[in-house]
Amino acid sequence: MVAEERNIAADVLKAMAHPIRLGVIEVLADGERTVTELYTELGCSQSMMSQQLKILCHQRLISIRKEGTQKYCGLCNRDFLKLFDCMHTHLRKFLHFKDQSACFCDD
Amino acid sequence: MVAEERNIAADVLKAMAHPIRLGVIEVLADGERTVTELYTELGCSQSMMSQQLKILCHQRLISIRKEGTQKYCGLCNRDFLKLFDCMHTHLRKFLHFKDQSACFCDD
DNA sequence: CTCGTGTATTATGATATTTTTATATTCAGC
DNA sequence: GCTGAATATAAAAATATCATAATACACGAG
Repeated sequence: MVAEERNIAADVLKAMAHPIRLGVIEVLADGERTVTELYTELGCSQSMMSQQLKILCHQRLISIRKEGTQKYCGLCNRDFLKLFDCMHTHLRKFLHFKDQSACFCDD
Repeated sequence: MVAEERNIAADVLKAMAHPIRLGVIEVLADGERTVTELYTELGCSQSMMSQQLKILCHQRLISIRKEGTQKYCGLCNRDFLKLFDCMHTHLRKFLHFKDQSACFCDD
């Protein structure tokens, strides 16, 4: 990966690196959802959700399709769902390390 | 994933979501490196690298081993290297979409 | 046309991240 | 004990992100 690609990749990752946005991706893995369904299910305000969806859309992580007065959101790239598996494993290890301070971080 | 896990996962992703930190992970995929080797290879200041390494270490993405006056960094979790494959594919698609504005984002 | 529902935008303050500069620490070799 | 190389920390300014509140827009039903 060259430097310029790393800049773009960092932006894509940054778009995922937020609890609500991760939640959106996770929920959409199960299939399309309305904006209202998303903010209801994830427990945030409508405004908040609208802004987060825009960020995800910008990085082409989700696509948005208009149908009448509503918008349906879906995943653009199911490939990234692998990340949740990695993350689950990592969280187990991470919490494990945290307990035992088995890592050479000084805190 | 429950809400609390998503908070932690977001922090881990945030730690990866930076050009230099992505670079570090990519370089370390090839094997251990000294701090000096890292900031030389990635073209940033020593201070910058030290701070970025701390962030990666905090999230247990890398481990740091002291040997004399130097420190050797290595990957904690090669599992996340999958991410680079996903990302490569995504960048191809992303740039493609960008050209054709084939996504329903309104900008 | 107007009303209600679904969604987007804007503004704002609080907080966090980024980057640089300067200084400190640590340790091996002499 | 000094010196120099490797690394860490602190402080500060610029910028970005987060979250909320208020308002605007779009559109179908009646």
